[in-house]
Amino acid sequence: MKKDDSTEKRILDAARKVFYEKGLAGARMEEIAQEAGINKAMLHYYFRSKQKLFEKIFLEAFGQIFPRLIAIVASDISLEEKISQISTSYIEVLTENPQLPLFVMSSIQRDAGSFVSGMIQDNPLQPSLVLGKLREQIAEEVKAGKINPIDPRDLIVNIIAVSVFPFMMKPILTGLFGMTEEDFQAFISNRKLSVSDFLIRAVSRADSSQ
Amino acid sequence: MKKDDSTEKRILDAARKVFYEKGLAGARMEEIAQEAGINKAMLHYYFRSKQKLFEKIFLEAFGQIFPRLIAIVASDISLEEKISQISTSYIEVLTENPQLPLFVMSSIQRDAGSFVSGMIQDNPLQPSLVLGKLREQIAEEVKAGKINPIDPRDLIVNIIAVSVFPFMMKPILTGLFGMTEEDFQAFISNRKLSVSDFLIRAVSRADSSQ
DNA sequence: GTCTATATGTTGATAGAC
DNA sequence: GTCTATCAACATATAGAC
Repeated sequence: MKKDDSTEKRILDAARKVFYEKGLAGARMEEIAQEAGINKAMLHYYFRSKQKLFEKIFLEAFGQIFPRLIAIVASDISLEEKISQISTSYIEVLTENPQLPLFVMSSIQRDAGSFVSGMIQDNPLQPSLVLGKLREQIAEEVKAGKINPIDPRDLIVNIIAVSVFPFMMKPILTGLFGMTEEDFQAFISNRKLSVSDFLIRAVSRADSSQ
Repeated sequence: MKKDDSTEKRILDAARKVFYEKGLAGARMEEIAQEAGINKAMLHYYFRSKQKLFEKIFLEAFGQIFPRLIAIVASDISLEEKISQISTSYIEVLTENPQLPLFVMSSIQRDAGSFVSGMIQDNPLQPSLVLGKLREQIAEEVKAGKINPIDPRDLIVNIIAVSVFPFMMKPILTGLFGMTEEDFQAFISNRKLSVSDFLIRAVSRADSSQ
């Protein structure tokens, strides 16, 4: 209930929780109000409509995971460092917020597809340019005999996949492997290290002498 | 509209399409009926309730991706072959049905969490046993100097992640990288080969002489 | 700013004719 | 089996008192 916080913050916290769990269509304004410890009418007083409130939560969520990726890929560090930073960065954020990726992706497909193109266009670092730079960096390291050739899109997708997917699978993992919450935390904690190694081995040349 | 098919099949096809796209809460019986080219009342005549219709679609979807994995992991082939078979198998199924993973995972979290444990318990091949066997197989190949040590759960999660995740990202990928539908198909088609290589390099020992 | 009461629209589900 | 018409429940949103 968080009685200390302002009403607006309480609403946003409650909306985040309910929307993350049930999505736009599944969420009920009544439940959000209850979760925030206030009345249903207050939601409309502060945010006008369910749609507006949802957009606030979605944009916040999307902005939390997308610029992070672009910034690291565009940065001036080695490929190995990029791989390591992206994976550990995502795993750390999602450890605090496991529902984030499933919420963002289902929202994009179902309710917020149009917002994505807008946010990307507004981004100062254009993805296509960043991708071109990454392609060059890969070409250099291939030439130096350090790594195997790989499509930059494949590289990025694979890094994100192994970093993010376990969180999306959390309900299945806990059911399938009979994990408790502590088991899952330990599983993830271990992956912070192992995922980077896994990825770097996958891109590195097997017969490299480095 | 598929006028040739039976009404029941038309309903199931329509329900699959709408539920995959919008989930249980977002789907409308009216829209399913329209998509099937029939009346809303017919849905209830054939399936009693929205919930029952949804369960039919969900169980069908879940059964399509889960036994596939267990069967391959439990089979009597080399680790390298398992990796290759799992990834290519998933990529092929999802090429025909890209929305499947997002639908299944969001449904599990939001509407069908209880069904999963039931389906797993009914499965003749118990996941925990299969996992134990895989652990042994990994230990053997580590001992033979072929691969690096890895938690069997990590291995499975990583294989599924790089195989399945690109399909869940499809809306982002097409927006982010400006892919057309044909671009995406080509991207996926290329991954059928590259993903296996990527995974096998990741698990194989770098200084192996094989 | 916060509440209660209510208007308005939508939706899943059923009744009943054919 | 298939349709039209309708019910009952619910959810978003607003009006208006405090």
